[in-house]
Amino acid sequence: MSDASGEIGSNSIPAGALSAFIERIELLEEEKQAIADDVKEVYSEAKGTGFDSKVMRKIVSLRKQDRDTRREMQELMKLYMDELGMQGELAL
Amino acid sequence: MSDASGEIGSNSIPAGALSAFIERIELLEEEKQAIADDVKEVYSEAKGTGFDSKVMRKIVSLRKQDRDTRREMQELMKLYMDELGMQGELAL
Amino acid sequence: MSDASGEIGSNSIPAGALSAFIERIELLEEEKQAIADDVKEVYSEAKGTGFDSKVMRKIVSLRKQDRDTRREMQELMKLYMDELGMQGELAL
Amino acid sequence: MSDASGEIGSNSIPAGALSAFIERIELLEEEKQAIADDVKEVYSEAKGTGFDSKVMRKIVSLRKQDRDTRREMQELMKLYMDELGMQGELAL
DNA sequence: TCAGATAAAATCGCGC
DNA sequence: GCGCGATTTTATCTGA
Repeated sequence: MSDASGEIGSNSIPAGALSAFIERIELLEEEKQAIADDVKEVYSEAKGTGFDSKVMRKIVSLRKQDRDTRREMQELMKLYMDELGMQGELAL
Repeated sequence: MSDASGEIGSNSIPAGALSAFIERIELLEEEKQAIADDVKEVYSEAKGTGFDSKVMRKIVSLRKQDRDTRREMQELMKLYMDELGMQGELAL
Repeated sequence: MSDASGEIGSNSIPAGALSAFIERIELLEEEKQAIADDVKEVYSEAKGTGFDSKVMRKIVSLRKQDRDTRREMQELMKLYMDELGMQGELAL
Repeated sequence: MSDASGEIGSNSIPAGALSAFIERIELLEEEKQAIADDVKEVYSEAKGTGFDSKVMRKIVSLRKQDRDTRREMQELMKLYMDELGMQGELAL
């Protein structure tokens, strides 16, 4: 028999392995969904306190863009420095 | 002054409250992203074991559809039974 | 007969209308593809002149992000002003 | 100095050349975006006439696949004929 | 119902 | 040539 799992007709890939991966993924997706629901709840709660969720979403999005831009500028900087053979130097 | 925060020019909505909501949301989004990354890792790991991630995604998606369909059927069934005054009976 | 196109068996939607839409879309997609090819050519040409296309793409992307951020900030500003009942005023 | 631009510290690559490339790309991207917007408009218009845009997208995609397949078959055919020394014959 | 945001999937360009 | 990352396209979802 070609693998230790003991399945009949298995061709070197353990039959249960796929299930295991799928289940891990589904579990993670479930957690992700739970958090997404939490986010919605916070927006709801904020709206109940008088905030406009549209405005809030815009703010959150802008702050994220800002973080992303900073990160990308770092990356561009790194590209430049690699280009100029300054790898590792001036590691700020 | 209408709220305890003491901000000048505030119009009945505590200024710090918005920040608090934003921060809670950003924290949750961060956690969500972390889980999304975990999912990608599992797909990667599965690929390394010889599974095709495209196929796996299809499986996950189909199983999700299936769960959703079942749930909807349950709800529909419940609706019918309520309609027919059969609440609680046949709790199959 | 229910529509002016004169097709037999048509059910109120002119049979040729779909084709017309599809063709307009396909024409536009073709033009879009031609431009995308032009863009690639420019990157190629720049690379031939000694520029790193990865760096160039990053620059283009950052400049786009910048424009997007400015636009969104305008939108946020507009949301705030609507909120405060200042629509149209100070149309700067 | 190795180039006419006169920049100090330039290392053989004209400094303005990068800007020129970037600008050409951004101009093209703008045109591309304009066409993409046109496409969306056509889908919208079609929807207003009663067509399902999801179905239309599927049709467009299938027709594209079809064209690609035909083109590939032509190329394959040409390859075979070259192989067999039948260039130019049967220019069907 | 509708647009606009979000996520998922497919595609493409690059370096190894 | 293949994986990896980035971009683009498609589909789903949510809020107005």
